[in-house]
Amino acid sequence: MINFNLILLIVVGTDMHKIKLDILQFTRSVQEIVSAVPSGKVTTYGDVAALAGFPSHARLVGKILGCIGMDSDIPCHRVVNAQGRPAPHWLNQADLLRREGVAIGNSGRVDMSKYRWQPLSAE
DNA sequence: AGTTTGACTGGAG
DNA sequence: CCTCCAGCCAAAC
Repeated sequence: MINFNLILLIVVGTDMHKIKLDILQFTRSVQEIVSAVPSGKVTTYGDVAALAGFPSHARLVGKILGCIGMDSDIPCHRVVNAQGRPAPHWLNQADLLRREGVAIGNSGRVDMSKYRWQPLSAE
């Protein structure tokens, strides 16, 4: 993931640390939320942002997930865009999802009405 | 300090 | 189906 901890260390003691702290917290929320998405379901950048308390920060979620990388414990591949499309430049994502039982037709889109994770009804 | 850049979104052609 | 666009907002130039 982004080394926000390092940034925090560098920035501690300055007037910047408040802002960086918020982003650190947002990052933690994102990790927590994405980790909660069960296998066989997907969520969207916008949903994650909203659950983290910042509905207008979908793009920031994308950036954070990209920095986390697919080699982490966090199942970033279960996050697709609101149209059900996997990330364009991440070829393995569709296969990872299919492996979990998420169907992706020749349209290249996930059927969101079927596979979208509903945290409220699920837990 | 101003501009560009996205793993975004929803709507309009 | 596609592309384009405005709105979005932190980060990176």
